[in-house]
Amino acid sequence: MAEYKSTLNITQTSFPMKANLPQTEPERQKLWEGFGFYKGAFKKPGAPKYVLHDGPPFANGDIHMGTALNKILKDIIVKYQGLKGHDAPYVPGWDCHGMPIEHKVVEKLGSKAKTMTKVEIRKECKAYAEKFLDRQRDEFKRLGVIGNFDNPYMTMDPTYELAIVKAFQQMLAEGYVSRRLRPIHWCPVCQTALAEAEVEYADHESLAVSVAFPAKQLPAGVFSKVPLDKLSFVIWTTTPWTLPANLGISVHPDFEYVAVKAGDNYYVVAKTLLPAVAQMCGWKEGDYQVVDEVIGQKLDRGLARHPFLDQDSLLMVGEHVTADAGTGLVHTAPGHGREDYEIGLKYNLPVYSPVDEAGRYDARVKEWEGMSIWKANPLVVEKLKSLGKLLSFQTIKHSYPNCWRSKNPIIFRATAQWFIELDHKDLREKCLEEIGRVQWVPSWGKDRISNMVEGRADWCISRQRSWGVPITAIYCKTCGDVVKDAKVSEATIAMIQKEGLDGWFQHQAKDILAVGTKCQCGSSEFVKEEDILDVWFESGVSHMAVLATRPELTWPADLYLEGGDQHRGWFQHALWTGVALKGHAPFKTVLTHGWVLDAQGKAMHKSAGNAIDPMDLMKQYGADILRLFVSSEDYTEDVSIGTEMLTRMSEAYRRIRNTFRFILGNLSDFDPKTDRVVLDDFLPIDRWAWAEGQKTLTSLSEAYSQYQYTRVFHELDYFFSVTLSAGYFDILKDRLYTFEAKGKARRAAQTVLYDLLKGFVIAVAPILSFTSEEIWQSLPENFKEANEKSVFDAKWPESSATAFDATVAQEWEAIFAAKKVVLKSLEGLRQAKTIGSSLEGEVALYTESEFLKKALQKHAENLRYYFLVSKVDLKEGTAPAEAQSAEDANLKLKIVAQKSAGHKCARCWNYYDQLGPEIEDLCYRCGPVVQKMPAQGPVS
RNA sequence: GGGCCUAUAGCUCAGUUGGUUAGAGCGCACCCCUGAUAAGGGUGAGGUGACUGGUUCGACUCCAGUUAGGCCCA
Repeated sequence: MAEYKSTLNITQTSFPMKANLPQTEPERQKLWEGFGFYKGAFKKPGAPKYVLHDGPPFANGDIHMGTALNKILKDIIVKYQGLKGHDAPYVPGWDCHGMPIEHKVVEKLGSKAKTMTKVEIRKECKAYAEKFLDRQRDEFKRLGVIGNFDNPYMTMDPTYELAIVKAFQQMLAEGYVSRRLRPIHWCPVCQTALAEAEVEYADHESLAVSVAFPAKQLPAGVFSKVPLDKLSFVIWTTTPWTLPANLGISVHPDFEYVAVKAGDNYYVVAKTLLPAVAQMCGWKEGDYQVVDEVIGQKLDRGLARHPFLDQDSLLMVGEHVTADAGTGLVHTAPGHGREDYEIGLKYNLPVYSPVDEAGRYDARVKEWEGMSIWKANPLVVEKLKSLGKLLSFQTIKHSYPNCWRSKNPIIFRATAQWFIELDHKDLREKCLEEIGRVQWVPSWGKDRISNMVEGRADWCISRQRSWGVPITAIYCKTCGDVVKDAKVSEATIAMIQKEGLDGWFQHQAKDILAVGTKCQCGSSEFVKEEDILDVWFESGVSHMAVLATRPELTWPADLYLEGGDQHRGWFQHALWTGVALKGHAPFKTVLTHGWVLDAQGKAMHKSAGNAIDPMDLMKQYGADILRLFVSSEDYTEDVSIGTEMLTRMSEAYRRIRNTFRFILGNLSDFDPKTDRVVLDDFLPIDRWAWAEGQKTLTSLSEAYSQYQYTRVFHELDYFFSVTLSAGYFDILKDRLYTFEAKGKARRAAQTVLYDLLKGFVIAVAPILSFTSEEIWQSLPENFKEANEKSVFDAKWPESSATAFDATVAQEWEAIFAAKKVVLKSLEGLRQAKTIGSSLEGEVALYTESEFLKKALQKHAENLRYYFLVSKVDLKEGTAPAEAQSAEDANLKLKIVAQKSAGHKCARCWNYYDQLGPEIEDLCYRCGPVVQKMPAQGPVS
């Protein structure tokens, strides 16, 4: 048998089968760098805008899986919108100020920090932030993210800082800003405020006391069986020193409270805690009895007397009261506890905190004025005892907050803080209205943020730190009144524009105020605030600093896209400030994604050892595998990632890559300018495949624009492996390899391949960015337009949905359903070792379905090639008993398969009843093709 | 403890307004090919729909509770 392999048009391509992504992806990055994509050249001036506004990650440490997920999702959207013809500029941002950086820097500086000025510390912090910003920038690029990385926005950038100051000044002028007391963590040793992250917990011995507060006045009908003058409310506390600041007693609305007679007196405690309280107070079984009870709600606004001061204590109802310890009645000092403060706000209690910065009682506590609260603790207990108000007393060991630096126990102490008044000018109402206008994806985000906006107590914007933007406000030293004057505001802005934020720290109030400025109270002494702004204010106003400032962007943004935690964070603070400053939400759509969890669905923690570093994945798999993974997961929920998933992704990736490679290999001799064939010259199967491609592209567009990437992934996966690889291409190989190279039939197939290639290399680009660019770069010049140097310069394939009518589609469906039955019948022969290749078999078809029969007859002469067998007989009459039936009874198809009795063509390997006549061992199709060739020469 | 969310084959996802034997791809097992070859093709086995109860003629789908997990608070 002669060797005919050299006469075939076998695939030829230099496009490597093995991707080697970890090594090759950085080369694509360099290419993009060269194209100016990181300079903001990745946009289409003049085209309709699509603005995704980047939520700034904190410039601290390396990126983690969550950041990677977030940035890849954003990148997919931006690239899709860009390819679709939008001008979609992407400006990445970084959150640079804030506690974590300052904390790290101060820790590193050690004792030196105490001798440094704010300006000096700020310089160190800036260097630290810059270092990590650079690292993260490289990491994002490595993930394949394209954006204006050469000119990102940074909250520590002077122009950004100025925008923050302007936003603050506007809110100050419009009355949103106030200054009032609030309890915060305070270290009496360092005499400084502490942030949450600076608080450590350690075991501490405290005096725990039960205290009787005599009842003064009760709501009607409450404890009517008890003589009021003998009734007391019992509270339990581990901080007796806060009792002088007591202003109220909190109860839970749903708890049952009982009045208990013990000895001569009556005491109120929660019903479920009575046994514990009795034991604590030494009430013996039988010595006390319940005489009355009431639900907590009823106690609201009753009055008790302070145990040793001449003042009242208000009964309040709050959900924060627990029943796991104490008496179910909670001593409430709004100046000395977070929850006490919150409930105090609701009941309009003053934020009373008679303790100075060193932790000593001030003049308002006459008895112990100037005494340290730690020393006063036992004295308070003594006092209670002497007045008969002490019901129990013990020392307990419990976890207590300590200062990270001095390691001493800290306290809650009220100090003057700055606030955004959330109900000023109906801000809250307006925000809720705006929430209704925004599109939330997924839709439940709306409920989530609505609940949060409704329930938010207050927004404290002041922090007693150095690394941030100062609260540029001035207040009267005497009465505390805040200066709200347009001229002062202008002067402040002008100064910061000129000198930067350091100017604020270096100047005095008098440098900013006009000479002779006086407060309403008559004082002419003013204080310049040095507290800095909550970083949520900084990032929250990014819409002002970035969207409203950069000419290439728009206000509002089309999309904000962050993790679900940002309903509480960025989204909410952007909303408050957007509505306050501009009257509207700064976003049209808000999309949230879930958390990245480990393979078992558990949260990742460095300490738990289950954290995956995205940069490790870059080294092991490459960015496109991770990007494909992101597309495959339903990001609206939490996503699990593990080795198995990544292996799966590598496999799916290989299939897609190889399918592209197959196409490239079969187009090596195709010039679209001259070889293209019109639709009318397509073979029926080409029309089918082409239409399937169009259908899939349409569907992909739809899925992309609805942010449904799992759908994109599954459709791609299905189309590449089933429709193309196992379907069309398997059938096509015969024609591509054996037909006349330049003949119309082969060119028709190549035309379809070409359209598929051009369509799908772009359709895949938002996800498999590196690979599609690699493919694009490997395309011959005549495959692309002169200005299409990158795949991202190309235009999204406009798919036509009218490629097929429904009847034709149904015919093909029937034919492929029939093919499934054919394959099954052949499998029997194969298992019996009768045949190997399906071409060795032939089939006889029996059908009672008119529709199927018609469809089969229509394609009668090609069926053998569709089915990859050597003969298809369409038989009339009843099928023999041994026939293979279709599983789908509706198909009404039976098939008998047998080994072909024909002769194998040495070139195309199909079986024919007879070979020749042109060449003895070749079939009637191959003979003429080979005859036309130059002797022995390979096909050009 | 509260707000919001999730639970369908080993993995990733589909399942229309509750309606017959719950689907797909991948993986896996077995087989074929050796002209996409560190590729390609075929067949097959995999599901108590987290659990419990309720509504209904009928529930993966609606309701309640439980369990497990996630985010944000407390």
